[in-house]
Amino acid sequence: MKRLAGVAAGTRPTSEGEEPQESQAIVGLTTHEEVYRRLREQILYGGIKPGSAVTLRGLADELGVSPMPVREAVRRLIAERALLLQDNRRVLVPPMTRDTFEQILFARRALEPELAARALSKLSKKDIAAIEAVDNAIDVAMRAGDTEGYMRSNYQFHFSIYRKSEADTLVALVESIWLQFGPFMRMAYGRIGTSTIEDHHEFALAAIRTRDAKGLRSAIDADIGQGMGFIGEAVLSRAGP
Amino acid sequence: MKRLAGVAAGTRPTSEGEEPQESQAIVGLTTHEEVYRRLREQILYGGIKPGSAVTLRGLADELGVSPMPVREAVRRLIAERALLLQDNRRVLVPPMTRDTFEQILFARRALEPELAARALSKLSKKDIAAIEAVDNAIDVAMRAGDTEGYMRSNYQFHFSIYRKSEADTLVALVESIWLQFGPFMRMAYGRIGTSTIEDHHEFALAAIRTRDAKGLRSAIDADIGQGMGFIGEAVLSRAGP
DNA sequence: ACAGGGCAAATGTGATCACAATTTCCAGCC
DNA sequence: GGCTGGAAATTGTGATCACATTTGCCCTGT
Repeated sequence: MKRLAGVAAGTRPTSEGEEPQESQAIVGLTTHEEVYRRLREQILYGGIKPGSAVTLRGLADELGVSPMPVREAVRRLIAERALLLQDNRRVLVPPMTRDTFEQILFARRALEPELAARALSKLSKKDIAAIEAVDNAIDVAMRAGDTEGYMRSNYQFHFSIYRKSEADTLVALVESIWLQFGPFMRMAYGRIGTSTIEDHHEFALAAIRTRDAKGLRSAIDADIGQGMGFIGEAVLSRAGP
Repeated sequence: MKRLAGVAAGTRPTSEGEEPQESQAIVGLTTHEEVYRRLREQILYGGIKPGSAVTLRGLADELGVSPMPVREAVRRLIAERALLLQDNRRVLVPPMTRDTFEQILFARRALEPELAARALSKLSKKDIAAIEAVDNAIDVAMRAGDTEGYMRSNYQFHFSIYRKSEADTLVALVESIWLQFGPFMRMAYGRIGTSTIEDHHEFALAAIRTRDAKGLRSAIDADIGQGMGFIGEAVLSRAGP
């Protein structure tokens, strides 16, 4: 088995003679790892709407694999709170509540500025150039109204900094948090559009260039506060649960 | 199948006629959930040493279930970073490094005092009495040198407060963190003994009784700093990785 | 026309089998 | 005696089957 090359390719029964292709799937990777990464991106960039259910067999058919690796990938995402297993044993993307949103905001402010500050001394000139390139990609996507492109680049901007901190335990916590508000963020941008987003990343970049830890901390904090305030207002403002 | 009642009962082939017992296993719970909880406790209270490997079939035989629910439970614990899947596909309890330890300490101080403060207004008289009872159990276990009993009660002390905050997203983050230093904590106490532990919980209880949020925050922070400093020194001081 | 009952499809869970990669162990050689 | 080679056992991974529960839908009855 192990198709998984194309995106979806429709829903066909199961077996056909097409194993040796595997186009450009990363070799040496287990199937459930590939499924995990694909699902993770779907969630992180808002490919699946909050509240919508996913089924093991449905995903398996869609990706052209057996239900088994999907089970493992889904189980993993449930543990990371990117998916929710409710009592009826149905798996869905957890809907956002005002309480959860507020907790996510708190956790982000408690952890992400610290990660940025820890990364500061380890960012090389080349790293900084790469981050600047990502920031440009953000601008392009924002102006083009490309919501998914914006979210991808925004994620890359933050985590290409955070990862340099070499604090993988803390980074893992933050990644779990991002997974939890990804679908929600997408909803907000889908509702309002990306054109009104203010780009706070310039302040962060300026602080990085001058190796100003305190400035970087407040830039990241401001970015979180402003961005989260924006999407929180956009979606939770009226009749939010 | 689904034995899992007794603790281990040795390693026998597989099939025998003993299904309808199930002594006092919680009904209505899936097998992998039971396996998960059992493994989780093993890790949280230091039943498994850091660096030691676990195998799916080994655990399955030990618990009297098929490898399948064990796979799901282990996959879940890997996602929570309570277990580590290394490149050789071997699963083990992650060994502690000085860097990881420091990150855990930071995350605890960033999140746990906040959780305690949030819980403060929601703690009823009955809740407080229960917490005091747990604190007494801590004293008893400490004096008796009962390491596992101490760890169980200590966990219960902290989380019976945190859970009252009703901030389940943050509590989940903290639970994941505790899972990561459980085995390590056990090693430290096994090496030093529990008799030298200073009980900082009295300050926390006093702050709770007087509804002093600021005082509770610093009591929790002091408890974390002192306890973690203690076990960090005990194990990482010399030749730590 | 609408509510309730019951049948069929779908779904998560667990067990078992097959397989490739890894580890373990022991014989054989320098 | 210590090291190397390969065979055997062990282990994680994936596929397939079986089953109980749940969901969805159609049909019937008033």
